[in-house]
Amino acid sequence: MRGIVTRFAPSPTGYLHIGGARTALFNWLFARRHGGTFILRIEDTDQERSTPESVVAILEGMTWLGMTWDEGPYYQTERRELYREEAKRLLAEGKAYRCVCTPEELDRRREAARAKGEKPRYDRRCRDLPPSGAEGKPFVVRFKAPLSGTTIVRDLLRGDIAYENEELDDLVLLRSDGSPTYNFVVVVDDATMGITHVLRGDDHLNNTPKQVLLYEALGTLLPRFGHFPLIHGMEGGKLSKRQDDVSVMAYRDRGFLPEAMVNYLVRLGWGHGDQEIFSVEELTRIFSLESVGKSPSRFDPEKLLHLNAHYIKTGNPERLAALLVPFLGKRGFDVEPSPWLVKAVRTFQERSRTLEEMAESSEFYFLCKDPDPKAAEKFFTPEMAPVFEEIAREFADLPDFTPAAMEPVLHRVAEKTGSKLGKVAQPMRVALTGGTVSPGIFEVMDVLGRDEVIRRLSRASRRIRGA
RNA sequence: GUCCCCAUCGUCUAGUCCGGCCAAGGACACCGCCCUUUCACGGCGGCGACGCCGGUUCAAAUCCGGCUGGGGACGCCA
Repeated sequence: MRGIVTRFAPSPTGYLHIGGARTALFNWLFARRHGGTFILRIEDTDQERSTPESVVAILEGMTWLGMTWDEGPYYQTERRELYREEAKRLLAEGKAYRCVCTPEELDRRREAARAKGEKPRYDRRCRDLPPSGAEGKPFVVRFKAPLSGTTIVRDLLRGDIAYENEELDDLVLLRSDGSPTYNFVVVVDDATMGITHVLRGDDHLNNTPKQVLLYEALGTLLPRFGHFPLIHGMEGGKLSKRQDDVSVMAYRDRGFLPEAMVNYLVRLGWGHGDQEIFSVEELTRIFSLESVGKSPSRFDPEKLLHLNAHYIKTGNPERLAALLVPFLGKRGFDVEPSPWLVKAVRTFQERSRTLEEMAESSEFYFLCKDPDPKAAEKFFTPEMAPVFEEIAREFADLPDFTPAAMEPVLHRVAEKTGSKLGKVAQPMRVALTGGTVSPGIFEVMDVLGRDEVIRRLSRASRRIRGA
């Protein structure tokens, strides 16, 4: 007995998206919370659309978010014999039948049913066909679902949901090429893998009664089910790749931290009083299905940004520096993590919402940018040239080039010209960073270092003097 | 169309199970003010919701029914 066993079973037809990631997260947290087992299973029964690249992308996304699986990844393509055996058994037991209707015919009938305002589903015309009737023709294997009665789905989040069996359909178990379909493999796999809790999106709720019937036909124990609401895009409705940013890895590439992503995702549909910030470690202790909401939630990039800013602000600067390196590289700065870089990072932790923003705004640390034209016009006035020169001279004579030592210099110079610190600080900022927005001027100088500061001040004064 | 699910600020949510503690709390966003060498951070304040109608009850965001609205599913996709 392994206690609780959950699984995440994505189909490898694209990258790991926001919705899938949250499904995985809930399953993972639930297993961790109860000391259970979390299984990763790749549902690659759709030969047409499954790709090995997608598998890699999904594993990469899981790993980035820190979700470790205890078993798998299992691949359904490697378990085909099992499904075939089970289908054969159902056929032999009269719980399934061969259907020779062609996809085209089915399409036509579905359309006709829809036109008449009926529920489009299989009319079961092959259900009682003698085995000889399928002779020589391609066939699919269908499940012989009961025609009457009621099937109850016991859902952990929603309670009991009753379905009239006459509403249900005769599912295709095996396609005409012999490959199994989703609704079949999911039941066979969940049963044979001993999954105790099937936690998945709401979009599977209506499949569940059919699956329950299948479990019964197979003679296996039923897992517990829990269907949580879908995540909607900002426009409402299912997240769409078209109008919503849904790839998890795209967020990494834009400078989001995995802990921010996890924190955001878990709060979409789950709450714990008024608390907003959760570490992964804490989540694995307190996550509970009872606190998962029943109504759908919208994906709000603004709030994710806010959380990311929080984790950057409070994050370990050494780690952030290392994570920042590739973003700097993208902008053409070939830097290595170093104590100096860490110091630079510290000056931006409180003013960056993403690593990408940090890389962008910290560019001036790596090259002496030309001043922004408007800023230069406003702050590089003729009287600033001698001020810059004097400050440079005094800096050169300072025994230690520390913020504590620099500060009196600026105050003295400011007083001499009868102005406040701001009058000097802002032009200095333009001279040193090229713009009017930056970390505190003393912090900036501390990172830049004495030589570079003097160099940039001289450059600015030369510029003012028109040299 | 049929079936299923859902319904508290613009958004994420607390409260709903066990009606009174809720003239509904927190967070994001937005708007002010304060702090301040810029920008941020931070602090303070503001804006802002129980979808509607009925019922039960001394009392309903909380229980019941209907309506409306939103979403999902109806594949040889998963």
